Amino acid sequence: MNLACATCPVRDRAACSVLDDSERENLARRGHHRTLEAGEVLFRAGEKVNACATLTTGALKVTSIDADGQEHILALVHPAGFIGEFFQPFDDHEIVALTQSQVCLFNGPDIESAMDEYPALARALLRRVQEDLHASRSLLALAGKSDAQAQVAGLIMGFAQAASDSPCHPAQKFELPLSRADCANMLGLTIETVSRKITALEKMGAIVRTGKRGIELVDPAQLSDLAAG
Amino acid sequence: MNLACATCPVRDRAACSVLDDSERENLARRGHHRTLEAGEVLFRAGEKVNACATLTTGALKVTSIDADGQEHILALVHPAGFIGEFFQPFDDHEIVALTQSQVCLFNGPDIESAMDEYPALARALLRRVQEDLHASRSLLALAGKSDAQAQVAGLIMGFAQAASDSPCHPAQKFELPLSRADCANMLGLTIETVSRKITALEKMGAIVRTGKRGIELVDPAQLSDLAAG
DNA sequence: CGCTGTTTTGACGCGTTTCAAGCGTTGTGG
DNA sequence: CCACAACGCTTGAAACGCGTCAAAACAGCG
Repeated sequence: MNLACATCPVRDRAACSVLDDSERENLARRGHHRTLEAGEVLFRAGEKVNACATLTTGALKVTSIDADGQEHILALVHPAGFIGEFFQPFDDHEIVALTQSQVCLFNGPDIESAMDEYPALARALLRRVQEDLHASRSLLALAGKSDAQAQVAGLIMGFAQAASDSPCHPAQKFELPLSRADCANMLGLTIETVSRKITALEKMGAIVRTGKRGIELVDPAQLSDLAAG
Repeated sequence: MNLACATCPVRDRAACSVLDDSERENLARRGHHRTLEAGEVLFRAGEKVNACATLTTGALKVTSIDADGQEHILALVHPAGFIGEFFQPFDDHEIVALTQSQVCLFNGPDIESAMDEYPALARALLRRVQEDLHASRSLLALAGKSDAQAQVAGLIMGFAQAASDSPCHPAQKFELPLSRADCANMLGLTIETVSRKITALEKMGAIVRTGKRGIELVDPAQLSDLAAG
């Protein structure tokens, strides 16, 4: 399917937003859309894919498959996020759709030539990757905590920030984008511990659960305190 | 101190190696050397530094200071490594020298203008940051394991790889670059647990300790198995 | 030699994992 | 239409592993 940048929901946030209309159209001719169902794999571990993508709608997860077959979530990708490693192909990472998602796919060489043609694109990608690096390190700091209560509180705060429109204030009411299994996976805990810690947070009045995945922040300050502790 | 690229030990590995001699000299005029003693801080958390650096000799660590004052190691920087976030300044990261080190310092705006002038530099930095991202995610996968024995084994394997000249084979004999406290910090464990697990590795015949920091790999295969499992 | 900082080792308690059961929802087929 | 399986989430009880506290061995250095 051809790209329709004019109606793209992330047209002014994605990396390609630094291009003007004609440049963007030139790039668009080399890429194409793809729709992923929930659970579908975009890039599989072990494949030597040399391709990259921008997420336009939905959500993805980046996972690594350990030598013992255990899966571990390394990052989440939100709309306007970029996926792709140019210089060493995806060898041990797997990209999986969390919900139905749409991506803008490009071949590696096409993006590389586009970077040569439009230096602003290289800088935009540099910015994106640095943001990813920052997010990865934040998650590392979270997963490294020895207190499970703090980890779960921090994860919920992170999701609240991501769900919010404004960058500084967390959303008061939102849906967890991950199952308990995926939450546990991100933090290196078990499903049961995550479940217990969430109920504990509810019992101490920091949050209220609505439905299976719904979270309402009742006392964000208390949640932050617990995340620090 | 002025830069002396001609004698730089990382002149053909660092990001600036993509420049030719005249371009490099032009860039060198805008930067300067700095020597750091072990434990000295390059960029402090909370400072809004807009600067970046390439490490020429020594080793650095990147740490975050949590809300509760706990320090957490996010990454190690080896020679030819690059430190710097262009678009959002170092707000919560701290860069500390592990040993006596030398860096090549630049102001943020100088590097940004150099990227405009030399598009190849932007691509080289993109490559570096993607490598950092990969390293960060590898560490995340390691820290996320629930088995302390596997974490310590994996960490030692990682150090063995880094200490080796060849990229694929680990060094048989090397010195741990970190104290027990720093090792524990990277993995989210305690000093005592790390110490115990290392002695356990020695007792089961995977490694031999020589001195305080020295490690000799006796059975790398067993070590890999333990790291997986 | 006596100091300080790092590492090792021991004993104990707590927190997380493990194993197991129960519940609500969803989807499928008789 | 209902029974039944499948799935995700919660909750409980017991076992193990790591953290905590404490002390001792060791090396570096004034």
